[in-house]
Amino acid sequence: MDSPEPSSKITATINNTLSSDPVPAQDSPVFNYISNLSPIQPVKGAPIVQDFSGLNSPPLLLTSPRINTHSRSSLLKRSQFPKLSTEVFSGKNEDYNNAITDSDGTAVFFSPLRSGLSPFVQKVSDNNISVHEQSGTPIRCVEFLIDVSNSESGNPSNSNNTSPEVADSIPQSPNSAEDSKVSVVNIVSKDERKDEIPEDATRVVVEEAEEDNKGKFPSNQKYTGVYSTSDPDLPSHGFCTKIVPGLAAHSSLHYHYGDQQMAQLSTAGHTMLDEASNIPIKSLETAHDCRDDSDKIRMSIAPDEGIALLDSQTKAGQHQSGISRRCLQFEDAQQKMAPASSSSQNASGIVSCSIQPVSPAVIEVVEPVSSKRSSKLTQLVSSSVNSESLNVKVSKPSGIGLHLNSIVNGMEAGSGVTVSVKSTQRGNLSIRGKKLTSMMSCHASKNLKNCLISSNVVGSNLTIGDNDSKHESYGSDAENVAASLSLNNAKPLNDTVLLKPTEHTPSNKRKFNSEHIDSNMDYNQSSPQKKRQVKKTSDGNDGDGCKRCNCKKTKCLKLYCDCFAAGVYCVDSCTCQGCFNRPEYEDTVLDVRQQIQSRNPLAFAPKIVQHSTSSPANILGEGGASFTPSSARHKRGCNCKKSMCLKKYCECYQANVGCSSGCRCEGCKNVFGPKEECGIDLVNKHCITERLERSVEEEVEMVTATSGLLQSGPINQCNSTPLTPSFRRSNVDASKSWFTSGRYLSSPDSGQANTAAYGLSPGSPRSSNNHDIHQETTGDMLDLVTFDHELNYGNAKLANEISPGFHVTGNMDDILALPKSQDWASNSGGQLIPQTVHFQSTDPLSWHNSPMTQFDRSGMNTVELLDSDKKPYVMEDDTPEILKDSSILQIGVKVNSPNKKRVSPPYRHLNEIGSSSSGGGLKTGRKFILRAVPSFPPLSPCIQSKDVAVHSTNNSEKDSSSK
DNA sequence: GAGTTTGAAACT
DNA sequence: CAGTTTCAAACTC
Repeated sequence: MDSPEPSSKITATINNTLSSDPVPAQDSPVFNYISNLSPIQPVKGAPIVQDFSGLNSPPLLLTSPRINTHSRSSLLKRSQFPKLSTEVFSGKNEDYNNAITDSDGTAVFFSPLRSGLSPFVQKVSDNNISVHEQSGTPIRCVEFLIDVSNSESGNPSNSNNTSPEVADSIPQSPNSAEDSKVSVVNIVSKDERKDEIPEDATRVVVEEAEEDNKGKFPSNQKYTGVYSTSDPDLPSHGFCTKIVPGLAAHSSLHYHYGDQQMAQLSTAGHTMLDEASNIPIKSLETAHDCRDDSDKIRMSIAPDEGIALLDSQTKAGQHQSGISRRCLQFEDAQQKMAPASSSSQNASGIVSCSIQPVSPAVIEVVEPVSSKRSSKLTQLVSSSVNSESLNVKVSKPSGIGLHLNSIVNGMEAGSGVTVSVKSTQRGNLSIRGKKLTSMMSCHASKNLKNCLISSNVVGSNLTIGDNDSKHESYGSDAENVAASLSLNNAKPLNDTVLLKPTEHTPSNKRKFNSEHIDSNMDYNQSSPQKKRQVKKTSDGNDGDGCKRCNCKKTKCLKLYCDCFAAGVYCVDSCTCQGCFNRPEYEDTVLDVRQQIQSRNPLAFAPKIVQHSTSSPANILGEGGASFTPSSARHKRGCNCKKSMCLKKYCECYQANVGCSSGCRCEGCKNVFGPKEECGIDLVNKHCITERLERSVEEEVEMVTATSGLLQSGPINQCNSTPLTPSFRRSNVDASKSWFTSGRYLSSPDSGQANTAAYGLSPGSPRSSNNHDIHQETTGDMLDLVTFDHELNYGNAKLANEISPGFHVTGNMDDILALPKSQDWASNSGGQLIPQTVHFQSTDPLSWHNSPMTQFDRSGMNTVELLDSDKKPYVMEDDTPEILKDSSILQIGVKVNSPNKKRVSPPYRHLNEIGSSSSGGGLKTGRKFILRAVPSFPPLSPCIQSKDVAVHSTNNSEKDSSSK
């Protein structure tokens, strides 16, 4: 419908509807109409809502018809939002409310942006998981899904409480301005009117609207960023409406497409409620007109499961978990996304990627709700991961959880994308997604496997976002963080009370810490006793995969704190004392974070970067844990002197990645890949010493195998060379396993690089055939994926697997569309473009090629790869990320220098090899990246991932070129 | 669970 | 940028 109606009117109407019992809503003609249209029965929907609050699927349906009223929704959004949100997150409601209230009236605690984001995130988390997988465009979908889920879950339970509130809120949000996205939201709101569900939906919508209102993002852009890219293109209205009738539920899968996806998701949620969810996918598809290629990809992912299920599940468990740890990065990604989205479709695609990262954030948000969630999430994640979905996400997410900052952060994959992948798993997917997201959100870095990926994912997400909207994203870093924080705040996880040092401005680190912390110490302090209660499971991770910190003096506002360093809020399970790393102190956290970033833009960037070459093979480990970092490398490298890189003191080892030339370790015996001196030399020289490497690799393999990390792929590959992750991946066997498994185990290593390649072409991994396609078509996709992968190694894998297979074929076309994205990228910001370009050409190629080479192994390629990997990694990872702009070489040098090896040669070598694509592509890519990075720290993670991707691409390109 | 070791982060 | 200190995790007992 139209925006024509004043928001107030709409809100009023909504309120009325909402205020009235949900039932009435059903009674409403609209509802009837919808019910008629959709197979889903409204009543069922409610019951179905397993999630938290009863979802009012029916409402959703109803809403769908209303979809048109985008503007309305927007208006409603804010006012409703708060209330709704609160309701939605039953546990978190209070927090949420706060946040909301803030946003509405004024962001007391949270910055508007944040608040906006947070809500958004929440939404995502709820629904969403699936969305992430989809990545870019998926984002929208995610949100919608979330909304739906929320509505679903929330409606039943919440509806009761909230319905009235909602009504109130709705009216409040008079802001009309909205984009198509808004329309989507509106749809949700409509649903609300009809049913309780609307609440959730409304919340989401409201949140979005709020965000929009806040104006950071142009309404459209924002949405695009958040939800899906193409708001403009796809006016949510048409989209949504279609979906509604169609019974999005089923189709959730399909909906990855930007806005459409959103709608679908929402619908899915409804369907969930309805249970029946017999709705044919077609309906969804029809609904989607959407367009973005990226969307298609998503769709591939989505298709599998009924999103609805996911939503419900995820909502319940995931919300909590997710909330707790919101990822700053994620937020960033979101922000970035939004801007990006605004850009062209391509951008949207990219955006989607960025969005995905967001999802992770969402997850975090969810987590806060209760420690349970974390445990649940972790379990879920583990399970899901094991199965694959997780892996996929990881891969994606990265970054998919933001790439690198996990960035793969990422994320999208990490977040959204991954989720969607899980969804593919069906049924449980939603949950998984949440978990994944949560995982990602949680200390990605630490949990190399999961977390790292996630972190990477985040980064990736960010990167994506960066790509899309470099500028925006940059700016957003802090914002993102803030947003993430806000989200968290919104859902005050644990701390309910908080002193909120209102102004602890972190400006003065210690001061801040001491002051605020001191005061707060008591407050927050989780009893020290807890410390090891929760104790990180094996790795210090809680079940979630998120680590729990035990900070005593730093108030969790320094990088000493794993949580803080990971861009996540501390959770109840943390045994930290005087913790300020809580949503309540969002401002402080952000400030501190900014400060730290000002000093070191890469401070929050994912520490581990995947090698471009990294092959998915490494990823293997269905167990989830396994992803081999073979391709991955620690950006900075370690400085171990006594541990020989054989203990967790070593960050490289801890991350399950091999040491690189960038490492300054002494007596490195890193099982995952010693910093071989040879490695570097080899690269440069093509070292003869391959023997050493091999031996090392063998050792590594042995170790890995014994250790259980095993990455089937890796081992084989390992033989080729310890360092080269690519090998692992490359190993056909590995690749096979990888593909066959469907999940990628995606070794983290390969995952990253691979992910990129793989990620994009989820299918690629499996079907070599697709490679070409991927290359060509999916340039953008790839980029996105790659990012995601980086972010979410594991996730990415999953996503890839899921989506890839699915996506690839169907989506390929879409992917093809990606080229646009390239343009877009170019337009938007150098980063994206270069990356995309590289990816496109390289990734696919690299995959195939690299693997081949791996097999060949002996081949120069292998050596090169190794070299490239190492150096590239280093280079990329390190400086590169952002800083290194143009001069990749520099990075390489830097890296090399530390390690001893001749960095420069390797670089060249790489470049040459890459041909160097690298020459042109890589360099360019990096240059772009660098630019972006410099501009904003947040991006760095993304950049890293990108860099990685680029490297891989370069290599691949080289290969291709050579071919 | 306490104490030690370790290496990163922070500071100078 | 290097050196030192601080910190929290990892590890050992």
